Amino acid sequence: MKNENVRVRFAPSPTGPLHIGGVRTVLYNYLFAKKNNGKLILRIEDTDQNRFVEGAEKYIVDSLEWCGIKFDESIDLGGEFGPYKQSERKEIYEKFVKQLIDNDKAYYAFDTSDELEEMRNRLKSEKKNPQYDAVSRLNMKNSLSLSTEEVKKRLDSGETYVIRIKIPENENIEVNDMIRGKVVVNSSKLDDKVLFKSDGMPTYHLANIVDDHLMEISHVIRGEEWLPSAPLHVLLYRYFGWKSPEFAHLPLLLKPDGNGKLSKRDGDRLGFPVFPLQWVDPKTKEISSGYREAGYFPEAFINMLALLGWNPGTEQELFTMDELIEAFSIDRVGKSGSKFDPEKAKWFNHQYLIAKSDDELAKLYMQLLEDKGITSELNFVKRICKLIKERANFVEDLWNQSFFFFQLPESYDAKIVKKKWKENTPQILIELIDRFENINEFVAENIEKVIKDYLSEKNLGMGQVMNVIRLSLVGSNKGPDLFTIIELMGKEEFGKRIKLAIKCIENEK
RNA sequence: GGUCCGUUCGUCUAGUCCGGUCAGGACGCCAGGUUUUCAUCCUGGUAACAGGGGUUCGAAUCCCCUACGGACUACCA
Repeated sequence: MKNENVRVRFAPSPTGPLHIGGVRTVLYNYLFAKKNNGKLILRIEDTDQNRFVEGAEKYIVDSLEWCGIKFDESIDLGGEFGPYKQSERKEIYEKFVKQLIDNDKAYYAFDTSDELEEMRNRLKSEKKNPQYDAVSRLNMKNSLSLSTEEVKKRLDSGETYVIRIKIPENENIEVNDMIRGKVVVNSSKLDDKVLFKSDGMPTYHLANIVDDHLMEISHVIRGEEWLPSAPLHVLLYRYFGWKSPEFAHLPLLLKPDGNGKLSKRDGDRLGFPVFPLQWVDPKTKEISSGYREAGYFPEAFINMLALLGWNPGTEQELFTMDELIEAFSIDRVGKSGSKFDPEKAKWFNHQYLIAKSDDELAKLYMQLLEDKGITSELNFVKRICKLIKERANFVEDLWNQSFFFFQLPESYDAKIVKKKWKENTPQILIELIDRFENINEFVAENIEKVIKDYLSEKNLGMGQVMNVIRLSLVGSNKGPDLFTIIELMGKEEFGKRIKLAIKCIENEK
């Protein structure tokens, strides 16, 4: 599918934070564009002034930047097809909607909301579909039912009006969808949607067709929730005499439990983020958690999202962005909705974490240590990372696996004390301190040898001694290889902790 | 209610277009192994073609019906 002039767009409305379903939509647009040497355009659809949310636009831009998705044209970047914000394109829509009226493809309507509601109720009680259509429009107040003079009078007197599309009475409209194939809908099931609102702004339906045409969009890749209005859009292209772009309607992202599409609330309810970045509602101050703040690497987040609804047809699961671009094709996007699985998301992050170099990881970990007020040496932290990274899903987990290198045990696990701490334990531990004095090169290998020699000499079992050493150093029975822990702590710290443990535990008795 | 879309292991999915391997992989889960511990890791296992009819020597795959799920149904996008 090598098209010379692929231009796709992501067109969010700034009504709040972008959730992961939206991120996936942009991602697929991006992958499709790059795969075909095309362009990705960001267009802000802010035609609903009532739903404007402070900071939402910035949030969207910041989120996608974090994700590593780059636009070719946008408000910030500019481009030949601007402005890229619909509220700044008002006059354009006005011109085109007039054209529709002149061609008898649209009409003025003066109905109040009460009158509309009355009409819908009436049709419902008659068991008919409550829509403004070829039949019901004749009973309403509009330029098709009213006389020319009456319409002119109302318009001249400044009465508010909307402009509605005139849908043909009975005609099959075909939408060709790249994912679903041909979808046919009869126009009698469509209603005369408002194209132009009484506040002088276009609705989504008009604005998106006009802009997509003017911006030379070749493919419209958007969520499945738009599929029902796609026939309307096809009709509009026809009315304007424009070539319609190709359509691809992406399946929805579903909530992990039960059914239905993933919503904002599911995240907090089930304990995983639904948004790429943390979002603080400007009005309620309510905080919604984000993937970035939860410790996900953007690469892992994107990788996970890419595989939710698309697959390469091979068994490869780990992809860089470039590999995704190379492998991506709309043909391999599934038809059915995908439930989001938080567990697999963690697994992806783990894969990316262990793939990082010790150096890279150590730098990340040092930031975290710094936040805790701990300063340490890069080299030391690097060695710790090497030792424990297999055990962590997130950088944050590194702390739980290695906190004992940076602070003394706060307590000694009572169960282990009871089970392993014998009468002769203090003596054994003290003797080991002495033996360690003779180790010149204090490395795991030598430490292991000294301990093992000591054990066989004294006829003691590994489990008997190792567990209490670990207990003394760490405070519990968890952690990585003990010989390496001892090496990293050093001879002096070892002695100090052993003595401290003996003192504390013996006192408790 | 109406319109449209969808349905393979618990989850993500391969296989469907061009009917023919015990329906394959991954996450999770379970078991065993490794280990001084916990985790990782390794090995193995569990588990699915929504149901019913056709067409056919043969259907997850083609056709029809049913069921279930979802989206949409605003002067929101």
